[in-house]
Amino acid sequence: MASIKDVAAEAGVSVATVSRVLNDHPSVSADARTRVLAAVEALGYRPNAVARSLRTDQTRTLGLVISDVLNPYFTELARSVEEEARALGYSVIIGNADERPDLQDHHVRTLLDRRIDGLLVSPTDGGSPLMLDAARAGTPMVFVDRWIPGVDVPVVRADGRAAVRDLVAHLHALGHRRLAIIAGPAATTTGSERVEAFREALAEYGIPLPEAYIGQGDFQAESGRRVTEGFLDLPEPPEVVFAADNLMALGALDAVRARGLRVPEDLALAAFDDIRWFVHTDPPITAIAQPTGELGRAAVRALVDRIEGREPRSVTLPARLVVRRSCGEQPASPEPDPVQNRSTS
Amino acid sequence: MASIKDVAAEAGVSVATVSRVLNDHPSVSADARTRVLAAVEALGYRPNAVARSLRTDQTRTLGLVISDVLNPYFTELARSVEEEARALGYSVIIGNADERPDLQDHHVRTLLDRRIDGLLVSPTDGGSPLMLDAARAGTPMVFVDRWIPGVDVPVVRADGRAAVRDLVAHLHALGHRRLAIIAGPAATTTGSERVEAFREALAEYGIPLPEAYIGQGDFQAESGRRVTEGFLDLPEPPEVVFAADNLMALGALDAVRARGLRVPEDLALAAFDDIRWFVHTDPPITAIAQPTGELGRAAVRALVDRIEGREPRSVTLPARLVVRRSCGEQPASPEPDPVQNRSTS
DNA sequence: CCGGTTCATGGAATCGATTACATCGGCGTG
DNA sequence: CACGCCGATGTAATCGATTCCATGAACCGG
Repeated sequence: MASIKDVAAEAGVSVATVSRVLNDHPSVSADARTRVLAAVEALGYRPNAVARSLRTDQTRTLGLVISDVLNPYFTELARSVEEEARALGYSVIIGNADERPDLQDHHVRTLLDRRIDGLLVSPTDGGSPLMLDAARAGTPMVFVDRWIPGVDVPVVRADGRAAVRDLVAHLHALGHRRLAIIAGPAATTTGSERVEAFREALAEYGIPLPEAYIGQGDFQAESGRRVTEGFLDLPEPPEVVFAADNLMALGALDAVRARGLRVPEDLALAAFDDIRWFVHTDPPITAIAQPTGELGRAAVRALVDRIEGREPRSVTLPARLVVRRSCGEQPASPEPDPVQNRSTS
Repeated sequence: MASIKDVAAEAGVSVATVSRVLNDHPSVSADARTRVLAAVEALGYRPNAVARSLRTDQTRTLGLVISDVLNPYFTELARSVEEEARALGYSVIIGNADERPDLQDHHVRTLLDRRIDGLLVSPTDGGSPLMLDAARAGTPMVFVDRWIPGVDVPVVRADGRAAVRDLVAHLHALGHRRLAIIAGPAATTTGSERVEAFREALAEYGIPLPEAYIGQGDFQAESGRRVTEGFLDLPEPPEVVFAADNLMALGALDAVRARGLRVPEDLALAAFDDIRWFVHTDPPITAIAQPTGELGRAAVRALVDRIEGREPRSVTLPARLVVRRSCGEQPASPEPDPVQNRSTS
């Protein structure tokens, strides 16, 4: 592969001049510029990003560590992150933690070794020493969706409290009184927060949330299925199950189906995180929708602010309830247009 | 951030010795080794991958350019690719082309600039000069799922011919005679191949495939919707629509629903690419399942073979038909266990 | 006891860029 | 006309690793 030296030789100038042309430094003669450009063209030269990064100590790359690529929520997040980063002149390297702290650490480590300019994380757990050290050592970092308490890192997330309240109101209006939740891992903020929001909303209606109605999941489908089966085996099974993410809702659906039961007649179902398929499931699933794209973009902006020396800000956006039929009632009007628009920056 | 020099100073040895310890070169005294390791520990030193790559001319990184991250098929592919690569000691950088040739080029270019060791591509189009040049210039490269004819690059893909034949047999047995297809872009192999396989299978039953029954999609949901509406507006609409990927099937579902029609009574539906949600849609969707994980792993192995100087081989794996209810018949026995196992290497 | 291995180690070149500093010619101004 | 400044260019240092080569010590066998 041709290097800057080859270009310099071909153009009959020094490497310094070539570099100046490439980084359009002002003092280069028009003549030199044309010759260099011609040589670049002739040799098909492309600057070596590795060498450049070593010298300039910046990679113009952001690392994104997400909890699970198979979860459509994170996939959409990743897409918007990459889009905004690209607009700002950065690349993104994605690491998939698969909800496993050890894998998360693996990716954080390799990303750090590559000297990425900043890190976007949706932590799988309470925070490994590695990540904490990196944050303390001053690696530009922003948490998105989930975060780790007690660390001085900006957080970009959605607040589901109001939407959960709306959901509980909806369920209560439908006559449901025995409400259960499939929680995420307690080590994640979204794991515990959603349970808390649910409990508080129930309290407003004087409805208790017994231990037996709090199932411990891990944000993966299989756990949703297992927990739901446990619920169904209870002497007094719940009337409604609220899954803390869409994958566990899928697992719940699997469990219900395996028993030959029906949603919502035998068990109502709602989920945190809305995805397109929820419109077409049997029945369509009531869900709490996050402004995912906005979150991704805001997170990138915050991180780039931090990297480029500006003051980054935490951002909290509201989530909203999308009522469908999985809890028992036909919504008043059909959804306007189920095909979401995809921006194509 | 501490560099190898700092470690050398701390340990009272030269950088050469530090490097030897780190790459466990045989001739280092036990004493020097302990002192270096202690210094590494004390300083929290991590080798700079950028510098190492510059010197060794290898990044131990693979590039993966996929057509669309929002498509669960590619997401699963990406996951298995990363998994296998990690097992072989490589990292993966994913580029999402969003089915846009310009974006695909953008990612290929940045990956090449980063001097990745090899490239895995599922081309969005017939092949840009950039990609063709890279292949000719000797960049280790493997096509996965889709490929570009006439280029000497190994291909790892699934052959859907037999499964499409099974599908047509199934549809024919159900009495359907007017069969339409929503094709992918003709520039992609999967776009044209699936139509060809469908046409050939139909021919075996003496069923024609009129132009009007070939809708031109682009593998995105919106196109599936548009094409399906066109089909429904035909004087003689088809009885079955076969979508060449899962996203266009989603769009088709949207279109059917918007008209207040029902699947399969008013229009039967089948899709290429099976996804977990198809079990729970209304109705469950008949689909052709690819061995996605196996494809990803085989692709990585082929690419790494090429990188490490061994002879890479093209691989073709069979796809299989999964019958559900969307074409009209209740399958004989329910699916055994809808929760797929996820390997957790 | 001596010549030749072998082993441990350090010095320095190198990868491909960027950039500080030096140099040189030309031009404007007093 | 001379001085100083500015614009264009080149030389060389530098980033953080790896690795070739030289050096010196220790050790072995004859």
